[in-house]
Amino acid sequence: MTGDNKLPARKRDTKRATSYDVARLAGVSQSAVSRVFKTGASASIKMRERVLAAANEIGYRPNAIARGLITKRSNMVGVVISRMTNLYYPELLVQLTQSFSDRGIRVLLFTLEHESEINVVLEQTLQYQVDGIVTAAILGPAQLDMLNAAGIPVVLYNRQAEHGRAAAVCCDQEAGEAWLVSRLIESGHRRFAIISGPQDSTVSMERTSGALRRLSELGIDDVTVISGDYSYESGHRGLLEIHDLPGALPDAVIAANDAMAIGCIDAAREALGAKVPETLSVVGFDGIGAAEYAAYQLTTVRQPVARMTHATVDMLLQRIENPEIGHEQRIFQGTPVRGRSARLAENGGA
Amino acid sequence: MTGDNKLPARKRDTKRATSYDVARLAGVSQSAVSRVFKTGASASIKMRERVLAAANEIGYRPNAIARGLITKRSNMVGVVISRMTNLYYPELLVQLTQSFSDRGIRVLLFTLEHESEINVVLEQTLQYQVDGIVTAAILGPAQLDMLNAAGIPVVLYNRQAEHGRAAAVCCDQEAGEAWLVSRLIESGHRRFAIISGPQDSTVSMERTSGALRRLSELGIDDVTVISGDYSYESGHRGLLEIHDLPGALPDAVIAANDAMAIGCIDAAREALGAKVPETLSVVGFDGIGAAEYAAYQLTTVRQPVARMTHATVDMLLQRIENPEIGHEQRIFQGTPVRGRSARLAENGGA
DNA sequence: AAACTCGTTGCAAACGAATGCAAGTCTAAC
DNA sequence: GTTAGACTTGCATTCGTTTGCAACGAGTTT
Repeated sequence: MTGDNKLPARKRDTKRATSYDVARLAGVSQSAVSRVFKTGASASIKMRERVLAAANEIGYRPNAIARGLITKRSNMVGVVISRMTNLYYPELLVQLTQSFSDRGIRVLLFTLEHESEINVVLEQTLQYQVDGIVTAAILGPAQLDMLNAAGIPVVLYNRQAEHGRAAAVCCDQEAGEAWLVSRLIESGHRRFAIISGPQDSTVSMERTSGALRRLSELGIDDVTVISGDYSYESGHRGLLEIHDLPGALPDAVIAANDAMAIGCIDAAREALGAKVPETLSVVGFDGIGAAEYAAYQLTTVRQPVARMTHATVDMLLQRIENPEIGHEQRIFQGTPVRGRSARLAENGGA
Repeated sequence: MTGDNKLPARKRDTKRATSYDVARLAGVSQSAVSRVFKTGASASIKMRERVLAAANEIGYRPNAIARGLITKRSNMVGVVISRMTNLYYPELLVQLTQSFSDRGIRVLLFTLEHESEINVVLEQTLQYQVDGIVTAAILGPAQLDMLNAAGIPVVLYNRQAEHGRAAAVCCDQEAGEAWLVSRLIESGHRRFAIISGPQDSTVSMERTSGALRRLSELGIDDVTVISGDYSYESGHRGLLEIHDLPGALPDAVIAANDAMAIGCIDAAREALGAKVPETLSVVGFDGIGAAEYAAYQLTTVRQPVARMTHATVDMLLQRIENPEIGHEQRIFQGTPVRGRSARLAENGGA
């Protein structure tokens, strides 16, 4: 009944050298060693040399865990991404990590298989005393309250919190879709279909509603919307579904992300024998690597990942420094990519 | 001169609740609280209830950092990935994290922009007292010695250490290439070109030499080898380079990974107007998502990422438990994917 | 009723580093 | 030669846990 599944604490065979060991060897006090390893602390040249020599001799490395215990700063941040998101932005994670690393901060990574795991994951994050959290997963008000109560700064990536209850860095999904729709309309497209992302993705909702709004503004209200799940396959399947509907095939398909747009193009060419962009225009969103492949040359809106990650890091670090700071939202405009998967008029704007 | 660039230790505004706070509220000793939060420790039902109630009331969470200090187990592992690698295996990272997470282990992520950063990164990893390290970056003997001296178990992912000096999980690159070459030869291909990966990639070396060896065994020794860098663009460029060489275009191009193979196919179709696979066969390696896109349907060898990550996690955890364990190497066979980017005979083996 | 379990609980000493304070050293200025 | 001042250094405490040890109490056995 008391079966303990946790690993027992086990004495390391090779004992790690501590600051005391170094101190003894160098004939100085432990505090001296500590100061030598702390940038900007007062220590004489002679002292520094002796300590460093001793440290080097026995392979001493300051224990960041012990340091964190007393300084109350772990210099770690939690990064939470849902599995799905990650597949579309491997770039994001790498850049984020790099960027934090440059600022002397380590990244503790958490992935969500299902959005429901968020509570467990946040709990774990807090146990590890992270200084802050970046999340590209959905956070409800309950979770935000909990983090606020715990005094942990958070920055949402491409998620907005209701009523500005958290700092956030986003790409302007609606504006991006508006650009795409405007170009398509001015180039003569009239029959539209949309393949949305998963129901619970706020990004997908913003993209879809952004596209619908602009279409409506330009006089088009009768739009087929079917739903996908951000995957290549679902884009492929999506177009076939649209094809099976009564009525003519649309002029243009707006996919909620690039992966689906690519699936859509392949379906058009291989399964339906349609020509892209001659008979069907397809647009995506994100600007992933594959969007530039010669076979696709997707018309899309590229998220400025580099600028967004920098903003995220800056914002989080700022909030760690000064927790009182207000909840800022930074919204970035995507970069329009004309590509060749949509039949666009030469004079196309922006 | 003493400009301190490190952030000062700053008192958290909201003090975190400690086990003492809980103890006081519940009217028990601090050790009792500790025991309640430790699975398998002796504590009566009554005690447990009171403590949990108190803990819940003030939002207490055990401090994993403090725990790690005394147990000498941080329950964190370091995962080191070079930027490049990561772009081709976003899947790897996600699965690895998930897998560790299921075992109650957290992942501290490090990315390498340049291979030269490895020393700094390892140093940091050690400071954070990780229980073990998984690396998909190149580790020299010096680094391995250092880790051994520090008593930190390591598992190399798709890297082999000379003389079996470290545990490793690999995909059998040579066998994979041998399969590809055998199929190509038996299907009548005779003029081969290889686009290799970066010079310093051991994986690329193994793939290239594996292909060359098998070609040689089958009587073909005159093979053009040009080098790429694993990117789509370099595959594209690679084929154009091959095209510019004197002599006839090859029958078959063997790219050291899928991304380059895809670039190669696009170059063949768009730039050279060649037909794949009718006039040119192209094969890759890895089995990335894009390889399955209808436009490519790459003939390739898929790495069994799921099995490899599981093996990696198992092996590392085992070594953490028992550091004395010998250096095991687990080599996985890739899954042949016939695809349609190569002209293969119907009866093709395996 | 005494002796002997056994499961529960508290006490206090770790773990490895940071840091306020006071004592010490050295230089420079008077 | 004395003293103020700046700079170094050591002492001892602190961070929030875990855990060996001993004490305690409630049953059980004889």
